[in-house]
Amino acid sequence: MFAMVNNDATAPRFVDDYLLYLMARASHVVSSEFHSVLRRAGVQVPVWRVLATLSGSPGETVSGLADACLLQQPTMTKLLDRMVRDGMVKRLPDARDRRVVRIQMTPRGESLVADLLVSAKKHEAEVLARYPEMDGMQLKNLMRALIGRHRRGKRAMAVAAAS
Amino acid sequence: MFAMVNNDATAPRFVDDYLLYLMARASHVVSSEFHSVLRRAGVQVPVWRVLATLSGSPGETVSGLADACLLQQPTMTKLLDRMVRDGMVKRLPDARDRRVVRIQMTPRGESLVADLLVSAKKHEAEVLARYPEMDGMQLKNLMRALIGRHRRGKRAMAVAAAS
DNA sequence: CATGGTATCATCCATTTGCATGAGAAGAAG
DNA sequence: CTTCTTCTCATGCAAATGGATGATACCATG
Repeated sequence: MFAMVNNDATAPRFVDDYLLYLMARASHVVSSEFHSVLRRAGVQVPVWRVLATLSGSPGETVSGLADACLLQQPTMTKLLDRMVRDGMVKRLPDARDRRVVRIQMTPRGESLVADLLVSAKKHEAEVLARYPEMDGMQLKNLMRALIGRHRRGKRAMAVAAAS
Repeated sequence: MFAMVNNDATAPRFVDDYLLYLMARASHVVSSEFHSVLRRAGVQVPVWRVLATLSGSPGETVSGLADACLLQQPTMTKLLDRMVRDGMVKRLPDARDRRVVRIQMTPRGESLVADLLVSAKKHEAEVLARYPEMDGMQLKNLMRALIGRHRRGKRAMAVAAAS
């Protein structure tokens, strides 16, 4: 009789009608299902993300991986340190630009990601099967639209700060 | 001529067609716009989440906040330590159950969140305005459906849990 | 009113993360 | 060639995070 203040449909909490929260929660909820699969396999989420990214585009750069995995560049450098240590990937120099480091999976990384990709696809199919009324491709295209049409610039962001 | 292997539309990377990745990226991209607003205001993302949650349902418990903010309970305890230290919230004992700790905003927390809520609503409107072809409420309902119809995992869920 | 099971929050330790910065390399302009 | 700017990755340190565990408190049974 205390915790259920403002908990009925007529006066929902702000967050329950806030797009950013709903997106974060939806992503969290759906992802955590697969994350428990990863956990059982002894693979950390960021490691999975790196391997999954590399499996589609080998020879990524450190910054490229950081961007793809939604991490900062220094975080990715340190994550790659661990993955190199664990024999998942290796660093290779770029032929044309000596600043650049290219990341390649080792056979160990390849075989690990091969198994995980199977699990991931299976899980994705299960998730989509829960929503027979909505088209999976349509849902993905919606997400792609949200991703694509965002305001440019990682840093400079003057969200209605002016005036 | 090296990085653009498998980069055409016919053979997209796995992750570019993987629902969980698209959702995580969409959430990340949209949220990071507002996160830079928070950054300029000197407010950490988890702090904002706690305040936003409390603004709609005061007297939340520690575990309740952890669940709402997508964090572990020990992480929330420590976050609340900092917020108490900074004068944003205070801990109150529950009258009926001495195990429970209720969290309440201080006036300082209230006034901070009031400003942020204005910014958040403005930003949300801007985001939705970028997608004139899609209905905001429909988009939110879609997210709510994804949240509600997930496989039971961690704990019970309040959002759209009934039926 | 004991007892065992469960729930809530706090604490501990190792690991991970972010932010600022540093080092080296590339590119542009004079 | 020199200088200045920009870019890519690595390093260092403080802070945040997660997972296991500990301390209380509630609760159902006998």
